[in-house]
Amino acid sequence: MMFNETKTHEVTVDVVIFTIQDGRLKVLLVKRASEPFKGRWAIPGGFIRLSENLDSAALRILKEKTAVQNIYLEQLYTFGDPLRYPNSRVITCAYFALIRSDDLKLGFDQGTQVTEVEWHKVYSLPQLAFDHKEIIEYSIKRMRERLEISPIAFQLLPEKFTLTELQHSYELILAKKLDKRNFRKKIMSLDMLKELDEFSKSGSKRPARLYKFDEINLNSKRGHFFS
Amino acid sequence: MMFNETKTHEVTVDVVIFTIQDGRLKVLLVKRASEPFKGRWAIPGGFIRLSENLDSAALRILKEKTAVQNIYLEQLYTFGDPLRYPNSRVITCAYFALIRSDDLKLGFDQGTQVTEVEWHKVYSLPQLAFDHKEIIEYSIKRMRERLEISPIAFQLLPEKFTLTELQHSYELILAKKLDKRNFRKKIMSLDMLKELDEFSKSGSKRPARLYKFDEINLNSKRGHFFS
DNA sequence: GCAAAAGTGTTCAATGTACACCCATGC
DNA sequence: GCATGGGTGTACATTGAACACTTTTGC
Repeated sequence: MMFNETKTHEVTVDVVIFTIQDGRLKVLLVKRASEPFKGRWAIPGGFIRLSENLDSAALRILKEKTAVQNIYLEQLYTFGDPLRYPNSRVITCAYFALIRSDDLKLGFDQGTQVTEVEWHKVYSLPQLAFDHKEIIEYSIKRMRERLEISPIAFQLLPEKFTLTELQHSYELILAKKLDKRNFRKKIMSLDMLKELDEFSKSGSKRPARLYKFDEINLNSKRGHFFS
Repeated sequence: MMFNETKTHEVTVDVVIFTIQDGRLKVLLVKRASEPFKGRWAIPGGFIRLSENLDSAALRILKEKTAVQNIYLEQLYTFGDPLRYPNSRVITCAYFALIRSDDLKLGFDQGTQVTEVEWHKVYSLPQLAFDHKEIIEYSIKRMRERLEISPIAFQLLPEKFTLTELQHSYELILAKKLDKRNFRKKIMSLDMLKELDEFSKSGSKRPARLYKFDEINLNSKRGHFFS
């Protein structure tokens, strides 16, 4: 009977956490300490508590791993193939998160199935547990779609940043070069940045003006970015 | 302990099924035969079987209600607020489906909690059970986004249709009027339609040429529709 | 012949894209 | 003074938006 069949489903939330570190787009992976896939790298995740909604569960998992403050968090997709998890039925609701590189320090790991937590380059990943490769690929696709409509790349940068840094973060996500003048024209026309009277302390080169994200004007414009 | 806590989660799949009937955008609702929300209208849904993936579960629910052949089916979002379902924790993975108006006849209802199945006008719905109003609103939003990138409105029409019928289906989903000449220019530039040598048998007016969807050229173009 | 929907192009505005040189600084 | 990245504008192509009249048919 259909209803009883469901009693053994388990539901987890997995979070693909991106940041930029050393000029690379990176994703946070944990090394599994137990079977199945003991020793393999995996996306951080955990079971959903009865009293929390899905977003809260994702946020909790994120905070267990990263001690992060400012985040972009979005539900990605729910993966439920019966064979995705060996020997049991686990449905996972996947999220993706962007965190600022100045919130990078890893948090205390409270999981029981995990030994190590590490940032990995998105474009050269190790072998992953379960269907986590597919989940990461899907989240990259979604992140690119988002970037074309909304300026989420701010979430990867420190509070104050230069236009070149912003452009680099777009380029890392889209995996292609953008034209400097067109990029600046577009960004400026969106009226989302606040020009500061501060400059980057550079090495032997001209200092760059710093900007910060100006929330007031967000959502006031539309249009697609660099599609 | 976190792991045991999850044992009482239940997971369902709910499917928002759209069609066009009598020149209106409609959604399929079922009247609940048991508590909670006995007597209220709800989106069709059901528990996921252990052996099926989420897409299959959605398709099964769709077929129980509509006896449909050609469909567009897409995972929408997973809703998991602890309070969305009274007295138990039910997480639902919502889908939305578009079905052709010539596949309209309702199927045999195999559910146990349902008495009636009916098409309701999307833009004037009765009071709904659970968070189903929110789910339908979310699916309309998603359907509009899809329509701007991809020609899913075909899925609501019979195999052969006129350009005016196609335009009407766009207008119903977007809830706004479109310019006839611009619409035709755009649709034609996408090279997705096959011009037939047949014409609509009309009443007292000029017959309109029939077209059908030409799958060969799908995905070969990009660009946004009527944003 | 008239009512009713089918069908058809042009103009203008906005947006995206390609492209090259001077500037300010630290050494 | 030179190496390094910072900063700037114009011309062209593509796309979206506004807009009105003629054609074909059934009655």
